[in-house]
Amino acid sequence: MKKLTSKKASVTIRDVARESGFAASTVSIVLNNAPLARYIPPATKARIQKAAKSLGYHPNIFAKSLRSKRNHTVGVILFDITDPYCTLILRGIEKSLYQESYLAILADAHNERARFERYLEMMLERRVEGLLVLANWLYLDINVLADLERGKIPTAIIGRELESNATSSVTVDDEGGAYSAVAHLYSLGHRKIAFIRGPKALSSSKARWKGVQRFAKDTKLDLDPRLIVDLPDQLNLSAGADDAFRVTEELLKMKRSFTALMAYDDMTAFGALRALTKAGIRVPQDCSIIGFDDVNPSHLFVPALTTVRQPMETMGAAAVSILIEAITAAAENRSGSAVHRKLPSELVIRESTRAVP
Amino acid sequence: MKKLTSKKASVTIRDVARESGFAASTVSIVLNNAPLARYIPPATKARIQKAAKSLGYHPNIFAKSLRSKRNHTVGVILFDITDPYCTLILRGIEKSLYQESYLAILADAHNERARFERYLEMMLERRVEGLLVLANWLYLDINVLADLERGKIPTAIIGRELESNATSSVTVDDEGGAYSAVAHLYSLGHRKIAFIRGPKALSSSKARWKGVQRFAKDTKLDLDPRLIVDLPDQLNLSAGADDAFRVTEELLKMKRSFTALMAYDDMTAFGALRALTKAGIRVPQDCSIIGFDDVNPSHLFVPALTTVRQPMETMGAAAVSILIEAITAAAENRSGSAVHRKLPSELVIRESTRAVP
DNA sequence: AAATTATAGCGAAACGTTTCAATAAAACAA
DNA sequence: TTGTTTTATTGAAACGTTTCGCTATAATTT
Repeated sequence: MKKLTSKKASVTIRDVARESGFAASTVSIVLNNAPLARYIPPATKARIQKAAKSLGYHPNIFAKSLRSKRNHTVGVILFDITDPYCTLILRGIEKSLYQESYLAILADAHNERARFERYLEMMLERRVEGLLVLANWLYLDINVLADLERGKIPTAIIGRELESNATSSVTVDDEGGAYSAVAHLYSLGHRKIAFIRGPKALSSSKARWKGVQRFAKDTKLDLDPRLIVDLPDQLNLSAGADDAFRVTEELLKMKRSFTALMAYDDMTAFGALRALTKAGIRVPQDCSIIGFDDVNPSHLFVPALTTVRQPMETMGAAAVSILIEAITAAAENRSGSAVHRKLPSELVIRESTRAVP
Repeated sequence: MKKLTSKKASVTIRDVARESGFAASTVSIVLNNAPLARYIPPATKARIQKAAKSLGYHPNIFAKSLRSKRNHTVGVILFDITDPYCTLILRGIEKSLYQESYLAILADAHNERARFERYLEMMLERRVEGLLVLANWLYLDINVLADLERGKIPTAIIGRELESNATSSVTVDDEGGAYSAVAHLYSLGHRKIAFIRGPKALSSSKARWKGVQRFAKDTKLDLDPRLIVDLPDQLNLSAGADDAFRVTEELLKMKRSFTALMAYDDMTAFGALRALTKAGIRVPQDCSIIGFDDVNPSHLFVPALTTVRQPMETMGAAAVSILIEAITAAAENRSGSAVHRKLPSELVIRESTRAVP
């Protein structure tokens, strides 16, 4: 019984071999410019190239990977694609990956541990060459670390450092950023400053608060405990603004006056801004607000948000370069050690902060 | 020379075969629950499963794909990951893909045609099983369509319909949405309404404007040409708000009064809002604003933006279900025809619109 | 008792590459 | 001339699966 349909789905290297009159091995050598290609005369190369082109030959990537164990793919696991913070880092990652001709497999953990683990498993099964993890949740430590080490797959974590130094990381200087944020408010004359601290489960919460404390100590600024509130510790990051709204309303209910508010991050600042506005407090005339991150919509707000910018694209790029280095090291059987980069943040002064009257 | 390092990188099906005492073929049949597995007694199955587990066997996906020509991967090409519109659709896509145990390879075209094409090529080389394209730019038509048809790979486009009906699509009812947006303003008593129309290169621009026109005709609403301005036709979507800011300032300079403004989309609305505020016009007291999309930060704004919501997660999910269906159809050699779904939009009334005084 | 069918399992081939050892001719050295 | 090196090309093996056809029992029917 003859197959009437299509004449063989895809053209293989042997087709090219036949067409060009050389052996498959020769074709492979030429097309990959393998070491042995140095013995092959230009004429031969040309004929093979031509044959390949004329047949529209595309090497089968599965076969290729099966042999070489490489697939030029890295896994990217992030905690919430919906979060503009993730988005910008992802952009940085993508740009760099593109330059290196790597492709990214995307996984969104939805802030759920189970999902994270499932995805991790899927990526390992796919034998991605490396892993980029964008997560600042503490749960990462508990068990997943072990998974990574077990998998022995090059990994870089963005957003936090793991306790064990074995895995590379890219972080931002949260402490320094927070320090400069309070410093900014202080320099504008603010002394009664309210704080909305981040969820305890976030590693950056601690660091940022430490920065505040350090500044307070350095300058004898008084931190009024009645002006310090915490964001609840729930996992739904995208609800950050709503939580902040509630928390700020409670803060206001306590009738303790303040002239500036420092929010854990931009989302928090948005929520706080809404609460203040609702209470008839104008920003920045009556109260200044400062955020953290410089997430995408922050500069669009009215008033545009003063904030501490994380160099998110740069962070993504840094993570990629670390990862690629680790991958090539692994491929050559060198074993590079983990590298940790902490990038500086940058104060971005916009409209939401103003000197105290 | 003995290899002292690690004893064989990965455990293969033959290892499991040896360990369990059966042949590799049997192991394969059991582990995949292939049709033939029905003849295999439970005891055997159990032993094989056990062996596999104890050795920590993970099938090599390259070998698997090489045989089966399937890899449970789809390519997702979007025009700008930074755009919150993309982000939400991506979330919808990801959710559905996850349920089907598909993984996504992510490509961000940065609104550049060359990048789009390069990525497309990379995906085809990787033999993704299907393609999800999120793009509303017109340039898509010019040439790329041909590429897709050539590749004969199942594809669904989100955000616009191609002129040739050959490729499946998921769109939103732009016209109806715009219609209901003006209708909303009208019902609040607004008669002098300004419009910022979208870039001409966007297919949705036309459709939305058509909706406006239809409403105007239906109700004899007068569309004052001096209150209609266009966003420039440049490719940088993320600059949308800035463009809108400029355009709105020009509009204001013309001193032609209006009580409401309908923006092409939410980003545009943000820019307009800023311009109005700067000019001392309060929203919504002095002027109402309505957007389109209901992009993530819209509900966070102060005032929260009234807008027309696109069911973005649903759109992503719809695209995936269409795609998966097409993929399975192709796998079984049935050839399903392209399907086109147009989803309804939904008016979301928040704080930025108010009855005319 | 013989013939048939259902049940269990196996070996070999194939998927499309790349790499390695081998061969053969040409170029060079002695 | 003979022997050695360089140049040019190749066949075969391997990567780890899945599938197909085959065999060999065991169970069932005639």
